[in-house]
Amino acid sequence: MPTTSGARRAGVQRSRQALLDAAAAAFVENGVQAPVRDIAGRAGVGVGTVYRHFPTRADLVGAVYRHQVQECTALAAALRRQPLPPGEALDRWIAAFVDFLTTKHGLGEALLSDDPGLANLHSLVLDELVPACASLLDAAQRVGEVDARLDALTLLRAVGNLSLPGPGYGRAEAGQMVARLLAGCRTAAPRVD
Amino acid sequence: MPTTSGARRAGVQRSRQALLDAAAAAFVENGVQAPVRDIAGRAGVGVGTVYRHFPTRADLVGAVYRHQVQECTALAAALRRQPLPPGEALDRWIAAFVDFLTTKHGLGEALLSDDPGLANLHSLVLDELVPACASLLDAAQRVGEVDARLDALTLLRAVGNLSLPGPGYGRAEAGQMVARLLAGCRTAAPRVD
Amino acid sequence: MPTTSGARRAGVQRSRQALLDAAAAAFVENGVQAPVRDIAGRAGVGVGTVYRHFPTRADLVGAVYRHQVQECTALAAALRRQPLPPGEALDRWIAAFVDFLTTKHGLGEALLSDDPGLANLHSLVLDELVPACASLLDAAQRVGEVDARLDALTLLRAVGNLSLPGPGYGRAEAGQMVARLLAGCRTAAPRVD
Amino acid sequence: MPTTSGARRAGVQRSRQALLDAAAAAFVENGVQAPVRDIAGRAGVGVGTVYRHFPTRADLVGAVYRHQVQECTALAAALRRQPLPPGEALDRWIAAFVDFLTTKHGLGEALLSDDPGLANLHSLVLDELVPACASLLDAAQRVGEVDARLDALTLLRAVGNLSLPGPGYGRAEAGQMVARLLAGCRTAAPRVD
DNA sequence: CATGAATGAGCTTTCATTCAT
DNA sequence: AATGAATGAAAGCTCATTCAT
Repeated sequence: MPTTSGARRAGVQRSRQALLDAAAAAFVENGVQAPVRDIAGRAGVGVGTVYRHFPTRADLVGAVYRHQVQECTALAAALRRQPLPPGEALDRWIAAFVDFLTTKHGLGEALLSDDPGLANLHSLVLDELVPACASLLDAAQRVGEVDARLDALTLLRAVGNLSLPGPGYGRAEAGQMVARLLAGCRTAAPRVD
Repeated sequence: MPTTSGARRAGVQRSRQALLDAAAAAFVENGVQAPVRDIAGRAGVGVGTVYRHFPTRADLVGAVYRHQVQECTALAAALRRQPLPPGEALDRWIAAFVDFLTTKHGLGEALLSDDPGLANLHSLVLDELVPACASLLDAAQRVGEVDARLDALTLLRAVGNLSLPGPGYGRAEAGQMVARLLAGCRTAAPRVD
Repeated sequence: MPTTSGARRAGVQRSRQALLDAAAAAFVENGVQAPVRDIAGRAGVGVGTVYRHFPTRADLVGAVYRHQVQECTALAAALRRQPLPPGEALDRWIAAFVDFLTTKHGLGEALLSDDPGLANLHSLVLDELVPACASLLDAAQRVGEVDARLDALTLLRAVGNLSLPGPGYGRAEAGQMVARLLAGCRTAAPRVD
Repeated sequence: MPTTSGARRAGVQRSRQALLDAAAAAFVENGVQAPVRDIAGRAGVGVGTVYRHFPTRADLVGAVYRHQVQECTALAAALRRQPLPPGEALDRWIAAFVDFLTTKHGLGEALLSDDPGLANLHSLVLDELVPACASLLDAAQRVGEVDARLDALTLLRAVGNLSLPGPGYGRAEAGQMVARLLAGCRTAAPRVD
């Protein structure tokens, strides 16, 4: 019996990717609690296949958002390398983050959930996004553009929360509120005790 | 005429109150989707009793939060009657609202949920809280303390979102972020386009 | 403390009668399985009162139909006393019975049910209706108008069954089919082995 | 293409059949309202399996009786092809029908029920049994052996009703009464107005 | 006696998860 | 590896029945 053939491996990868796409779509529509059957169905595979690739729902959620989280991280690095005022760089990154959250809104919900099964997602954020945000935030704080008493985790969480959609409160409103929040974080802003 | 005795009525009220307390606790711990059995258990009654008092989950959720929502409304009225600068009155009211949300945090989640069964809760907010907030907001806008382009529903929603707790993000952080958001709503604040 | 007053007794009787009427109505509409609450509600009393008067559903069912069953018995006696050909008397009695069943159709269902809780109803039929029917049947058989191999219980049951209504099968059809059955019971009828 | 294996399919069929058998038995003992758990238990499967195969109770009831109803239809066709006097063919078919009903007596009850969930069963009867009966009935009426004023639906319903068993009224009695009913449907029978 | 609140068993239904094929 | 049938634990909801007032 030959070792796993390339064709086989390719098929496996295809299944995996189909699953990730299906899950991403399902999460957007029904939240991260979307029924496993639904995800399997969208991907055109059996439920067993879902469990083979992602033993727990958390694994699936993590995999779905890892790539996109990493894009955010990469964007932060890119912005740092550009000749921008640090405050401006932070603003742009936050704006991109909001865009991201309000577009794939499953993530916002997932980040919010205190489901212990999503711990790995939270770690992902802590390990990737918080440092990315912190690097931009620190720079802005060092040049005095942003209040030094602000920490990246709090800011990230606040922005994430503001990005949760609701009736009469969509992308536009979230963007505006986040902009106001950032305005309130400027050093020159009215006192916040 | 079959008269329901006072003692009977008292017992009924006690049950009802026990249920409301139990539900409030369950909502805080498990969200508004807490199993009816769980709520019944906490209240020391059978499931049937829950359904007798609150035929639908929405009735229960509504009852749990109605009183507290009305307190917020009343506070707004009280603040309007005080000789305060309008911006200050708004600040205080919002601070109280945040306190309220972060203390009984089930409500934040409930307000967020797009569960159609919670429509009455949303109406409650729209009918009570939005006008209450609007009255204070309008006053502050009229004297030029707050950006005229802000509407009560958006503000309320944003504050509600910012009040959702999470790991490493509690009352203190929510309060701080809300304060910054309000700072960003001042007329003198850095431009928000 | 005086013994039960006349007024009290009268009230009790009123409750009891209201219950019987309510139950009869409920049985017609929803069958003998009608919810106890429904019956209590129609009678304008509490469920406890139902249980006080009729500890089991069978007691209630029995009470509801006892009077009407006795009317049938009485009719048989009356017909026996009239100068009618025995076969004719039997026909008339059966026709009246069908009328009765198709009008208060809850009874048909009740008679059919093999619910052991309705045993007393079955006894009632056995004790009252079967003898009543038998007296008329015997007479007709003695004068040779009806096949001697027919027994009252079987005939009664058959007539009861034929009187069960259904879609496209009502009083008219039941009456016609019972008439044909009786025709098939005549001595002169085509052989039935 | 993911091919469901033959062995798999065979297992599924076995489950399905076990379920049909279990349901048939449960229906005979407890009527078509038999608890799903009971049926699942008899079949040695979990409740979920029942719902997988038969999403609604009506589906199950329909499946249980469909085969047997079709047997009746087939018998009618067979009898039509035989060189029998039309009245005789009708008699035989009716006798077989009675046998069928009194043997699998759950059906009788099911046919009687006005539960709207059983609409498909009623349609089945209307679509299959009524035409089958009508074909034999028409033939008998055309040659003048049976009263022309009889329609198939009424006859079928009457026979069905007569076949409902009860205490002291079983197969034998039902058969005898049906025979008398048919006798009463003969053209030569005593007048039925 | 009457009341109706409370109880809790029992039913339906949904899904996450396992596992034989 | 992939499949999807089977499982069974929840959970919602309904009612018959009891019992304190």
